[in-house]
Order: sequence, then structure tokens, then C-alpha cells
Amino acid sequence: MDLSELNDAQRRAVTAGDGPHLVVAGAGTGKTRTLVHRVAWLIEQGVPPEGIVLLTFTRRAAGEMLDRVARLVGGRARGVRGGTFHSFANTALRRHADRLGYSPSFTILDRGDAEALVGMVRGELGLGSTEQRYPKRGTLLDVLSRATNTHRTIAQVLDDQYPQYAHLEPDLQRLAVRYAERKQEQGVMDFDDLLVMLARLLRDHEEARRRLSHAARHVLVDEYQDTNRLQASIAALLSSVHGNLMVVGDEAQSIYGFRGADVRNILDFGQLYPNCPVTVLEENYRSVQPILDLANGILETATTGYDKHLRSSLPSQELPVLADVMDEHAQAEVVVRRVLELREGGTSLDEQAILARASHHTHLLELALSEAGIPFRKYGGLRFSEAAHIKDVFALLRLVANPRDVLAWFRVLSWSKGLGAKTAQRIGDSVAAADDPQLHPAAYKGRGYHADLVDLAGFLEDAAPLVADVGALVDLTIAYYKERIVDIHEDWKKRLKDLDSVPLLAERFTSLDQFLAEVALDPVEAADADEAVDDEVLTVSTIHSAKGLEWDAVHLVQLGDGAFPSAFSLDDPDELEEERRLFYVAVTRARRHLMLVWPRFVRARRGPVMGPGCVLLDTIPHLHDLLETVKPTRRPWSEGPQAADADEIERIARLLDYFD
DNA sequence: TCCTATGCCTTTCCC
DNA sequence: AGGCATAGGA
Repeated sequence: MDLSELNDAQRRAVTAGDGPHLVVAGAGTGKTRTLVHRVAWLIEQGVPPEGIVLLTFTRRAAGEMLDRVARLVGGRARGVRGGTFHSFANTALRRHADRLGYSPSFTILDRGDAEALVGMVRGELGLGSTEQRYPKRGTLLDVLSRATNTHRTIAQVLDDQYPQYAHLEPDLQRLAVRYAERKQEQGVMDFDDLLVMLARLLRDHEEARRRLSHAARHVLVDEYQDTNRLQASIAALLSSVHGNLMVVGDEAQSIYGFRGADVRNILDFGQLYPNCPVTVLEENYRSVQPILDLANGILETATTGYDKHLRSSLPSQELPVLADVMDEHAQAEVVVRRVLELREGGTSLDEQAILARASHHTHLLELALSEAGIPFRKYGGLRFSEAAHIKDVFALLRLVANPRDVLAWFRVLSWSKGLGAKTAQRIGDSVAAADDPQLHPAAYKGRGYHADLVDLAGFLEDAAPLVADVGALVDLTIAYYKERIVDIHEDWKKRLKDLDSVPLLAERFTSLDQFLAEVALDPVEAADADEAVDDEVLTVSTIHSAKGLEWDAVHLVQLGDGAFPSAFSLDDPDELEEERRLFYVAVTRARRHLMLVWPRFVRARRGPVMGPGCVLLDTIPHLHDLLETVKPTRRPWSEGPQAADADEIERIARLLDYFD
């Protein structure tokens, strides 16, 4: 293997000896390349590929890295175990589920399912029916989830995050206990359980730990700054036998605090492993210097001092552009024009991306792209597999895989007329509680929905023998569902064509459990379900989903207080810091061309129009030396403010002045 | 027990 | 704007 294309620091990390190792890698400093070479190097040194565990943040990242490893060492790379913490946990738990009181075909609950179950448990415990201002089920789940992921008690989480609900601690304790019992009874796990159970397996089950950790000769963790306490403990336990744990990350890019990620993991790694070697990668190979100057400027404004200064060997005369525009219409216009101009200049659509803080910030822009005939794929936001009709199909499949899955019963039963929430839950519960979990329609003779239950039981009977033939099972399920969709969704016509994408998704899978787990752990992006694939496509993505990726040209839209930074972060200094790091991540995705778009006038869904400020920009020292500001000529105010009040008219007038 | 109408309340990022 | 709880009639 050729190590000559690596710099000294990278080579040190790649060829490091055994033991723990921390790699601090600034944006664009060849972090991925280093990890890829490290894995390849280990294989060449004779480490069996199955002994290497590569934990990454997304499935996409894992796949990409293993492809690159394969280019260096060939087919041997296939043996490497790679994926997210959750997917690794899923695989390990299927093998050892019985030790934890679970069947190997347990079902994974996504966020929506988990909330629904919390809702059921809340009802069952009679919580919140009389009291006013009771937290919503999403909030309840959030409290439980934060407690698990950050290793804190419910009381602590309430204190820190939800002081207004501090008095509900006893309720939440009961809820937590019952919720856990319900999941166990039904053979379902939520995302957190995957991590909790894996940690429990590693801690409490001697034999399973031996099997798992003896196999893990080398553990490598990417994006370590975005791991939470639980994940860090898993990495430590997993590597405890051989002690070979290499973690790679950049504390300036920690952007998942909202999900319980803890920067302390990377900052305190040296305390956990005293004398652990540290390699710092500083040379940036990705971006031209003016882009890095801006990135450095952003870090300078951070209150947590990051001891980082990115430098590049790629000079450029082209400053990043700040498009100071009137509103979202002007934003769309300026972005479309820029995309086309760059393309004329040789930057293909594949090499361009539009990034935004929130998925909905690009709605108008997507319309404009379609109008202009620019093909794009959107990442982030609502997933294909989260659409109601797709979840319907998966509920049927889940019943085939795990007939104790009460949420799946609930969903499927509610399709029948005259069968409401109460009855659905009662039927689901009784099936789940039975020794031989099966639907017995005969018990409901005389009810209006009896015929539906007979049909459903018939379907499940026909489906049962097909578990091993995922393709045939999916076809049967879709056919069954298509007969019913007309009564379930008023707008069934536009939903119908999506159903035909499901068999395509299932194609790669030989096991139903695997298929269902995969869909839960890595929800299919709306973009990927579309069969119309142009060969040259622009990317539209949230910044979070763009983590770890890069493009020649990046167009970052919707800057402005309330949008980016998000309104929720404005009054909390810690959260504002996370917005800053997010801004930093966005900017450092760009190699050569960067445009920031700052619409001065954004109509919020409700409430006031957003003001013209943007703290992320305002606080950067010497901003105007770092950017080339353009103010496109104002387009005529064709839309006009509807029903504007006096305040709003005045604000608009001021803005208009500004632009003239 | 089910379904519909009404009014209130919140609103991000994701494995 | 849309989800969610509650009220009240069927």
C-alpha cells in the first residue's frame, strides 16, 4: 500500500501501534482518507478484517469508506464490520437477544412509533387526562430519551431542560417503567434500547461480551465529537479486551448536542486513557483559502475557544459571496441563477449543493428549481418511509415478522370502519398477551368489522409461509393494501405510485427482519425512492445531513435570526454556540465556490416577520473583507404583503429604503 | 364507543 | 398550518 500520498501526521495515525489513539482532525484535513488508510493498513498487517469494527455516524459514510478501503486492498475489505452504533447494535443483538429476554426477530420502533407507544402508556396510566398543560407524548419521550443518552436521572433532565415539568417527576418515573415493560412484552425496541441493550450485554453477560469484544481487535470511531455517553461507553467496552480504540473527531464540528451528544467525550478522551497518543491533522486539502478564512472567522466568534486555524495550500482570488437579498423569492432567483452560471463555467450539478438549516427552508427554492428544469435530490426532512401509506405497508409486514407488535396491530385495525382506538388497542393487547399470538376473528362475529378481521387473518395466514421470500411477501402485502387504500386515504391516487417503489427497496434483502430493521435504522430518503434518476443531479440538503460530505460549490440559504440561527437557540448561549458550529460545518463543505444567501425579509409561518439581523454574520470580525457582498436589484414587489398590519408595513418600507 | 367540529398551541436538526 | 385534545351528537 502506498503511503506516500499522506502527510506526516496522517501517516502517524495510519501506522500507529496498538492501544488507544485520539485523532483530532479539523474540517477537510483528510480525516476520511486517514481512517480508510488505517483500516487498509491494519488488513495488510495481517489483522483479520472481521476483527475490525468501524463505527460511523451514518450508513452512507460507512459504505463510502468501505468502498474506498476495497479500492486499496480489494475484496478483503468486505469482512470489515462497519456501520452506525445503532446498526452494529442491531446485528449484535439479533444474535444474543435471548439473553436479554427478547426474541431475535424483535421489531425496531422509529421515533413516531415510540411516541405512539408512549401515548398509549400514558393513557393506560391515566396520566394527564385531567390536568392541564400536560407535556405532549413527544416531550415525554424526549425526557426519557435524554436521560438514557446522557446517563442522567429523569429528575436531572427535568431540572436542566424542562423545569416547568419538574413536579411531574413521579409520573415520568412510572411512565418510564411501564414503557419499558410494554416494549419488552411486545418484543420491540426503540433506538435508545438498541444502545442500552448492547451496553447491558457487554457489561452483564460474560459470554456475550467475550464473543463480541474478543472479536473486536480494532475499534475505530468516526465523528467522535457527536457520540453520546452511552455510545462512548459502548466503544470503550467493546475495545476493552484488546485495548485498540482509535477515535477521530473535531470538537468544532459538534452539532448533535440536541440529541444528547457530549463534546466531553472527545475533550476528555485523554483523561480516560492517560498517555494516549494524540495526532492532530491541520492541513486542509479541501477548500480554497478564502473559504477557510471565513471558516476561521466563524470559529473566532465562538465563545468556547477552539484552538484551530485552518490553512490551505489552495490559493484563490475568489471570495465567498454574500447575497444580500430582499426575500425568499429573490433568494430562489439568485440561487437558481448562480447554479446555472457555475454549471456553464464547468461545475456540474453533481458538484453543487444547496444547504439549509431546516428542511422546510428550501420549499420555495425547490419549486424554483423545478421551474428552471434543474434536477435535484433532497436529503433530510420527511423520509419516504415515513409517509403514512408506506408506514401502513410496513405495519402489515411487521405483523408478519412479529405478531406481538401492538403498534402495528393498532395501525392496521384502525382501517376498519366502526373500529376505533379503544377497540384496536384491546384487540392488539389481547393478541400480544396470548401464548400463541394470533388474530381470532370469530370472537368478533356480528360486529361491522368482522369481515375485515377475517380478511386480515386470511392475509396473515397466506403471508406466514413467505417470511423467507421477502420479494413474494412484499408483493402479496402490496396487493392486499392496494385493495384497501381507497378507504384509508382520501388522496390515495397520488400515494398509489409510491407503493410500487417498495418491492425495489426490498430486492436486496433475503430476510424480513433484516429488511424491516434496515428501513427503521436508515429511513429511505424521498430522493432515493424516485425511479427517475437523472445522471446529473443537484443536492438539496439540511446541513446535518450534509455532515462529512463536500462539493465544489455550496449555496447556503436562509441566513437570518430565527431561521439560521434557529429561533429556539436565540436566547440560549449554548445552543447559539451549536448554531455557530453548524455554520462552520456548512461553510467547510465547499471546495471552491461558496455563496451565503441572506434574505432580509422572511415571513414566518405565524407571528412577526423576521428582522434583518443575523448574529452568525454580524459577530464575525472584518466580515466585509472576507466576503464579496452582492445586492441583486430588487425584483418588483409582485406578491405584495397580504393583510399587512401597520408595523409590518413600516418594516417593509424600511427594507425597501435599504434596497434602493 | 365512534366520529366530527372546534379551538388551542407549537413550530429544528436525526440514529 | 396543522396536529392534538376535548366536547358533544350519533
